[in-house]
Amino acid sequence: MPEEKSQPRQYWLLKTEPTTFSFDDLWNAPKRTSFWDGVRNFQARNTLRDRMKAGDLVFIYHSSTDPTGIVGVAEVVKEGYPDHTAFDPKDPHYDPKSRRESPTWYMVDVKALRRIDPIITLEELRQVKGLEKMVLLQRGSRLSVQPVTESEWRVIEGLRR
DNA sequence: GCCAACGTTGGC
DNA sequence: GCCAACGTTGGC
Repeated sequence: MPEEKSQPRQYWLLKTEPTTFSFDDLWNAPKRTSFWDGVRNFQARNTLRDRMKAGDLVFIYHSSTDPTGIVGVAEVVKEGYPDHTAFDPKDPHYDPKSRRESPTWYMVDVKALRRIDPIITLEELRQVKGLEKMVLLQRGSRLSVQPVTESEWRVIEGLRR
């Protein structure tokens, strides 16, 4: 068997509205693992499908709540595969243009690793040196699946040590 | 609830 | 291929 090529661990941030699916929901899921469905943006789709790899680490971010912020850390445990909720007419994320034989939308599985307590609010993040270029903090940024650089990851983790 | 910013759609 | 109209996101 050819040996698997290991690449450096990458870092990401996933946004979710906690009224829809919260970090606690992930924490309470079987094996603390769930698929991350419902992403309907092409740039985010490309990241889910092509770039996120098993073992990558993920910040979970709660949006549209008070306060918004990073609430936990998770790990990618299954790489991109078709988002079946797009095939289901009863699902709120149903997309008739996505066919089983050529899916438009993809998802990954993530596993909750630990809570961040207290949460790191958006307001706090805006004040931290070294995060000025973070995608989350850019004006008008609304990507729900976004990259985090290694240095940004270290800076943010350092806030709760 | 408001609305700025952004992504997508579709007429031309 | 342009771009106006529309729908959505998400902080405030």
